[in-house]
Amino acid sequence: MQSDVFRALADPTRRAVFEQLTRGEATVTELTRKFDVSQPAISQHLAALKAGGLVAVRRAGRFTYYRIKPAGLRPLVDWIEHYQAFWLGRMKKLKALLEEMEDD
Amino acid sequence: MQSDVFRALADPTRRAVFEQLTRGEATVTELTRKFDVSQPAISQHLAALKAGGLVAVRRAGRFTYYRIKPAGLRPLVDWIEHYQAFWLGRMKKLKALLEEMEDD
DNA sequence: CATACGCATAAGCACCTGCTTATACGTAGC
DNA sequence: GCTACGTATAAGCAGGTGCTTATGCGTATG
Repeated sequence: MQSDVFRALADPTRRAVFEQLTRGEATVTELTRKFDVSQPAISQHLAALKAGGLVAVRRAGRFTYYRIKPAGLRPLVDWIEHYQAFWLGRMKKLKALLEEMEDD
Repeated sequence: MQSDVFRALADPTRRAVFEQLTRGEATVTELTRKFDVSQPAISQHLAALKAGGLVAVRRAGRFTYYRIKPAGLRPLVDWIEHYQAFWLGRMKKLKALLEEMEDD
């Protein structure tokens, strides 16, 4: 759902987690160490980001690695494009970029 | 506050009101007619959009006209840019565009 | 195997949000 | 100057959200 992207990004802590993940893959415990909230809180934020299509998961033994899914931002770019017809040309380029990344 | 843009856009009804305004200036009563919520609800949504810097107001007698403030989307674009360093060049162009519009 | 670890999920709580109805306040128009 | 209109604001309510602690379940490790 497109709506989930907006919801996912509405929370500042969640945006901060997203930012942290741009620096590279991380496990839940690693993320928990960097933020001043409990591990369940982090897990819940990650679930929201995942619902928004903004992160991907990789399980390795008892560790769960989360990583950014850049293509998840596409709905956002699409949305801006939709209401800013005059940006269309430039936005098309962004979309093309996002498509390239879609297999990350 | 940058955070207010995200909050403002998190609600689907609010995004729909924003969309409606892209078709042109409208009064509160006009907007109320297009959506299935009460006039106060519309006023509250408009207040949230205004807090997010997404709309501007023009008072004319007993009417209040709301209109899109395209530059209000800049924090969003900035945010995407910030976490997508590789888009920097393209985003810079968007920012320039938005700056041009800032006196709309 | 037994214990510890990594994570998700459940339950509960305070607060926030989006809606409603009621109302107040300014402007318009007879 | 009344009366009606346009809008904002207040108050109240149901449901959502973000957090916590408690717990369960799989996996690693001695």
